[in-house]
Amino acid sequence: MRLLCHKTLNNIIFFSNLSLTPQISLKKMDRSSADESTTSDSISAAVPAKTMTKWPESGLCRMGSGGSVIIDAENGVEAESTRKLPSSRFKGVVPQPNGRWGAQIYEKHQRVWLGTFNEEEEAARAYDVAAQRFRGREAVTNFKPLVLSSEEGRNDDVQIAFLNNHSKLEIVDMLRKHTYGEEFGQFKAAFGQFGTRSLKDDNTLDKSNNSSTREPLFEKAVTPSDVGKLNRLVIPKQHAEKHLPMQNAGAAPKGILLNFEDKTGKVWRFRYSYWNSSQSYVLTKGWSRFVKEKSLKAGDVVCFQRSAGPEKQLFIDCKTAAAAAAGSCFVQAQHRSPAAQVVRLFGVNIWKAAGDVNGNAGEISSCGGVKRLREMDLLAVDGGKKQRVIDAL
DNA sequence: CATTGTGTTGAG
DNA sequence: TCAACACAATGG
Repeated sequence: MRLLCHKTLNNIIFFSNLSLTPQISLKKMDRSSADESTTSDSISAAVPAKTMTKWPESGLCRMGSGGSVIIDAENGVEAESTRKLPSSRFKGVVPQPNGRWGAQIYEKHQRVWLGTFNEEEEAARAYDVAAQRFRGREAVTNFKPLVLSSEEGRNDDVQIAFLNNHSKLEIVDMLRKHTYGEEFGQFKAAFGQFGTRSLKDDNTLDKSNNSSTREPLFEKAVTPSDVGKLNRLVIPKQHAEKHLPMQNAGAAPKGILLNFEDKTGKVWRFRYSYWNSSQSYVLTKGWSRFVKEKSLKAGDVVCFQRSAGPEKQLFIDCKTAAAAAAGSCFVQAQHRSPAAQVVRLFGVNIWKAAGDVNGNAGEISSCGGVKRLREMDLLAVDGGKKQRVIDAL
């Protein structure tokens, strides 16, 4: 029964009282301010100021709350030199003491931090992405209400697909690391290969067919340096060039990001690049975390597979040296990943299972008496730090 | 030491 | 749900 949001934010005030039914697919008609959209891709892309006409200087100033509201007086130009931070004109964007901008979104009474950014507008776009992922297409965003016209419309679907195929945690992680643009770009490129038909109704990728056809690519017994401090795995050249072609080495001097799924359904992201210095192909960023979590020791074997379908989804697994000597690749003992399968924590899927590509995986929820488990603690990707919660499982 | 981003409050 | 504020935790 509550009619929500009267946001005086953008000019999107309209529907302040659409009844409760969420599915009342209201068409927002404020397309006017929306045209910006075009490249829904990278967050980092600068935005033509045209979009945010209206109200920056419109004297109208919204002060959330909490703070000591001491405006009124003399505009406040100097007095605030040290004190008050300039509030952002963007939703979900909050100033940082050092002049940078933070982005945050709320869900289930909890704040989800989306990272800090140099540009206010960058933060705003981060919020937009999160809003899309958390609240769906109709989410109120700073820039694009998404859903643009005709030919770009397809691009939009891709964006939705990308979001739906990553857990909230993953998306948040990308935002915090500022890799969203890059990863989405890659996805978009890959997407072109198999087109819209691989999209299911809900815009998630249809992986139904390739799950059965997993084709082994190659294995490597890791060397001491592969599991050492170098934080990289050397991919034997022959295998690299045969199975993991660097699409356009020229356009990607810094390598590309590859996603691998392990037996538990957990997704690992590694940077794959070519090192001229050593004339070798390597997995770098993200690798050390894999080594750590899998407790990889020199001599252990990592196996790479991929689905046969057009999607070419990649998989990675490992086995101990002993297991390798014993036989086939797929006998990896679960002793290394105690929390096999989906990690279901407090009734919530933290990691999507191999079969569950659905967007609802990785829900950040705070059901029950569970007091805020800090979301990012559950994130495995190379954030480095916090990991305890997942380890504890 | 600089910064992040969490704790927390109060308005909407 | 949201942003303002304060500051502990964090990590280089």
